[in-house]
Amino acid sequence: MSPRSSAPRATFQEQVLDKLGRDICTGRVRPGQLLPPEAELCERFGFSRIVIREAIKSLAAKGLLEVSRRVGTLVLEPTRWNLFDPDIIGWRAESAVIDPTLQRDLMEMRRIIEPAAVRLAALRANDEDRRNLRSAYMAMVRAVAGKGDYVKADLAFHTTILSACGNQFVRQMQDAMAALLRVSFDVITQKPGGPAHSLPMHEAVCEAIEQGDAEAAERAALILIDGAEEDLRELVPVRPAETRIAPAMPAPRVPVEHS
Amino acid sequence: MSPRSSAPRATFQEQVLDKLGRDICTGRVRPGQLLPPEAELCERFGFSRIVIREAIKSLAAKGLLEVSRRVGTLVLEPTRWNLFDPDIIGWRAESAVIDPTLQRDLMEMRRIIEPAAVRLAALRANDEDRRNLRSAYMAMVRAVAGKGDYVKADLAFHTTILSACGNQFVRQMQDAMAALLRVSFDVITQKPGGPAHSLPMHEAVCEAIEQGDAEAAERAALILIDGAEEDLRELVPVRPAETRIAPAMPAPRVPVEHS
DNA sequence: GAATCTATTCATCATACCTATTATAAAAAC
DNA sequence: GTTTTTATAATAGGTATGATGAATAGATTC
Repeated sequence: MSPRSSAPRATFQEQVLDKLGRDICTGRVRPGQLLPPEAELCERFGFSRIVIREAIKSLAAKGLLEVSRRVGTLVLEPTRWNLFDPDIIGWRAESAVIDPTLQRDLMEMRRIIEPAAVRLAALRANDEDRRNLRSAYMAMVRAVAGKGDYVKADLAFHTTILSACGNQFVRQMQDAMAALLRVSFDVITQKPGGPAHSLPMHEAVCEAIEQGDAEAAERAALILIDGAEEDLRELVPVRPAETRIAPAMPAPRVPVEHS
Repeated sequence: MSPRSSAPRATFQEQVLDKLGRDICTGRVRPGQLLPPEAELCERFGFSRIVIREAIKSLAAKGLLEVSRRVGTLVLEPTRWNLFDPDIIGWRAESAVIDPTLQRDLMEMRRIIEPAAVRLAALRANDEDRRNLRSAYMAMVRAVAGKGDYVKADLAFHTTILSACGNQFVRQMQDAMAALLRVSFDVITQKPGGPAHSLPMHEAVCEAIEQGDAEAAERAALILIDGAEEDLRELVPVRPAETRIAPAMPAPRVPVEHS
């Protein structure tokens, strides 16, 4: 069942954390700006100082903020953010469809990581991994034909590969990617015949891993990505992307309105 | 004596953060264990609740801990850690020389990321990037011949490539790697003739980027890595690595001694 | 086995006071 | 007169305490 069905009220800290994190990651408050002083934030949010402080501590730990005495709380540039932090990824996911630079960086990363992950999986998968992978694939087939959740099956497929690849860093990078790409996945899934179209390539990956053929696995993964990107291009018109991340500039104190 | 002996005293929170973070990342307290309750930590560290709480908040934000009411503060498995967090990397760096799994995962990641980064740099570098790269290379040459800090020059070389590659994720991954690999770098640097040996390959990378030849750049980067790993193998005997990260098990409450 | 109670532990609040940092002004040096 | 140095004050975060609220694992009861 859904993680928060009966709305187990989030703590105040979590509310503030989420609001501020989202504001920063979506660009509503920009790098180089100072957040209002604690006292003012307390007033605006209507919570005590502890709540504000601990929320800010969390954001600072994720690299979004830097607090210094007498100066205040500075919003850092995206370069300093922990881009692989699950929360940050969640906050950015919304704007991921819009931000062309993020889009491009994501796709590039995918082409780097995913084939490598599949390659490692082919080298390392044990018997259990192979069985799991095959059954995940069969679930995808069923989803396409009769009934069943395709997205869920697809997710299981990739999760299995990740656990088989056995590299902690690869795993984390791909986790992050998957979360950011989920929006795109949803788009593709809704394309009529989209899932059916990518099925044979999934099988190619599956077989290559089963046979421990690293090269073939890597090739298959690349083809899979090609297909996905093509599908995406058909559905979402792509705007030209800037080459660099926009730099941050001034540092005036700036309001943080909250609902 | 004076309270400020030119050592900019870290805040209490930072001290606690560092102690606990290090304890977790080096395995002195293990995943699945519970930290002592706030009250007890206050007593042990000799600080007030606020200090302990905010330090724990930071650690939780980095994925090291999960705190829940009535149950306490749980140390999470490495899978949940933000492996690319600069602090976590710093804490792990010590054990990086010892932990064979971490060693292996690092090397694998390097082979995946670094050639890709160099490749992107070759495609995207602008004139300024190329000039910077060349001068960084020349600094390395000077360091090998006459005098100069080789490590510093080498760092500048790689930093330039990173800023030229223009991908936020690649940048962050490689930042993390570099920090973890620094220990190894230091080892290699001390090998007589080590730096001189790797110089021609650095030049190959430099030239390929200057000419915008992505394929050549990627090849050169791979050769560079081969060389580095070989140097490393000569100096540090490698123990066989386990294939998987050791799983976490029980959950008793466990002491955290502090100095 | 389900409902209830209870002790534990974190979450929050309010109110202080301490301390590092910066800006400003005053004093000293040139 | 201009520059450098030094004192001072104002700001905003850092820390300490004590009290209360809220969630829940686990024992108790029915």
